[in-house]
Amino acid sequence: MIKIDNNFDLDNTITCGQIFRYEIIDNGYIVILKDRVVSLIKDENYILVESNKEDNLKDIIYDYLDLNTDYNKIVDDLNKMDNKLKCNRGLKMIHQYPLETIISYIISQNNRVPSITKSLNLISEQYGEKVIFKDKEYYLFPSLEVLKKLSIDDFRNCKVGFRDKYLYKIVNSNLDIDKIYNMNSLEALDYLMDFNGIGMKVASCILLFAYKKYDVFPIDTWVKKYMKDEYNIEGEKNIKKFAKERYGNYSGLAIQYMFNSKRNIEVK
DNA sequence: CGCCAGGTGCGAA
DNA sequence: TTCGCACCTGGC
Repeated sequence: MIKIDNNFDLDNTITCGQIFRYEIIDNGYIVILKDRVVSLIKDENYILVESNKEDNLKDIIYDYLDLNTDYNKIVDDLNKMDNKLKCNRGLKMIHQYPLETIISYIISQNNRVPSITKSLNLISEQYGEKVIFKDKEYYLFPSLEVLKKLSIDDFRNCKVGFRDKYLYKIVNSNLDIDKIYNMNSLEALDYLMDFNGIGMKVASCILLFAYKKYDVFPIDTWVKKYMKDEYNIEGEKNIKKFAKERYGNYSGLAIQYMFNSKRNIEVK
């Protein structure tokens, strides 16, 4: 077990829509990383972190929760560029396992969150490694090698619907997950969008949530509403232009703060 | 029942 | 290049 500082917004970070597979427990969450299951429990001054696999846990959780990045500096910079922007300083961009992220967001197209989570759990339960943690069963997301053995029908049986063929194709393609780290954002967008089932929205989510490309961003209804209400800007092209010009390399983060503030206000 | 959801690929103009 | 439509599934 390790302790990490409780100086960020764990609740929003976990629940704001970046990840699909997490469990709410007393005072915290269970999250599933590439190779282990981790509990994050709020104490008075700390967050207690436990896992079925404790080796290197601190480095791994710091990377996962992006705790090494100085968000205060980024937010200060963003506020200088735009004093209207409402930033939640405690919101972290989770650094997710790329393969699960790619599969997750392909499934997410024209789909609902509970249904996406269900499909990801079905894939994991049937083909991923079982982990016992605190007397409960969890399933890691299967590796690319394992996924290559699935047929289109195997995917269909995980309730992914018409996306079955997209998943089958990309898993059996020459997809190079690590190569994407070395690409700039435009190259990476092009690379990802060459795969069937990945368009602009899905590619943007993958790059922001798995590859820490803070200058790309998905535009959804919440962001559109924020831009309309605050700046009277409409249309994806105009939003993109505005964000790029105003926020530069941090436009992805800026958009995420917009999404988060709008969504949190409206939901309450 | 019909409608639609954190989109995308496809064919038609 | 842009536009409209179909698409699995599940919940209302």
